[in-house]
Amino acid sequence: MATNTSSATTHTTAAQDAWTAYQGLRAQLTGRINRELARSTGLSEPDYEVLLALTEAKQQTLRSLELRCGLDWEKSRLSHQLRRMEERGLLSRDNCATDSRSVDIRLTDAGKTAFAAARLCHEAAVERYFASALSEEQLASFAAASTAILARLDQPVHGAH
Amino acid sequence: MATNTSSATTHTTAAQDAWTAYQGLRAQLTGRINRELARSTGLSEPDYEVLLALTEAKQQTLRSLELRCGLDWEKSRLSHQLRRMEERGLLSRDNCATDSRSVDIRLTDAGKTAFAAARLCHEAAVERYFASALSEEQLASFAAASTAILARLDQPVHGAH
DNA sequence: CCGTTGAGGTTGTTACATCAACCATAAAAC
DNA sequence: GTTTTATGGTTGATGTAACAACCTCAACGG
Repeated sequence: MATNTSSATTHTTAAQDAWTAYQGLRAQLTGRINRELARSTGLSEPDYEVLLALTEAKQQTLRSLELRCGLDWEKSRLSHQLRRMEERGLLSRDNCATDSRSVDIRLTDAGKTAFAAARLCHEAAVERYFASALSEEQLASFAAASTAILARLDQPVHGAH
Repeated sequence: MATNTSSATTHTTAAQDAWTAYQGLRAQLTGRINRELARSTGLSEPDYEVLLALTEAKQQTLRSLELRCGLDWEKSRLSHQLRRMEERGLLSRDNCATDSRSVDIRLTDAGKTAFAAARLCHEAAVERYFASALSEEQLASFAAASTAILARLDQPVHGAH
């Protein structure tokens, strides 16, 4: 729907259409997937990201800093999130042996169990709502476009000084 | 690439790359634009959306319900948002004459002024971080892909039954 | 009328994200 | 070896998003 017949202004219709479509996507897609995940498994998207990173780590354990860099989160955000997840028994926080400022984050058995179920649910939802809606060509160009935007974002400021 | 249909393991490449790229985009792009908007104008993205809708409305006035449908927000979210914006003087809430359950939302002069500045800032940011990173073809295919996903989302339950 | 049903909005609660201030420890300067 | 300085993490405050419960009023059906 929203086939946008409103080309009243002559400039940048393609850019505006793309932005509008993207805004719609952002508002709808992630919400849908996360709602399914939460309802089925009781895990939020941040929960899922943390558990995924820990699952793929050696011994299911990471320093807080490694987790932070991998997720690209602010440290206070991670700290709050880890506290909540520890309270729910999904992971444990122990003092690090080699650097007493640091903390080792370890997946608990409950965390492993919860994530195993969540992974199935999440991947099915991504397949259903995202991947299956696009052809192979669309997937490739979508990825290319996203990557191009991200590359530009990471670019240092091109301006003066 | 991705012409391989060997098994469940290989159909992941294109789809996973696209999903990963999209996740990165979602995490970075909107945050960047909104941070610029907030720093320059003191308006958040939800503020901006509300003001945009009101600006384009007749008499700069909308019923709460119209706003809600246009933005596709939950009613409690809109209610909280409107209360905060009213406290800041960006809009006013008055009882509706024809239906006393309803509320008329009207843009104030301060709201008009704030939005005029914000619009420039926002459009510049979208151009800089989004549109200028993509070619015309990329813009078109990006929009098409987003629209395809959205269409699938709005679909009732697909297929069987 | 009267009771029921449903729509439009508000409020409270919880979870999350961001910011600033802070604490403890490690690393560097001297 | 003591003083800085920087780093890793925590805490508290504030604003926001999602959900559920609720209140008011409109629309009907007797």
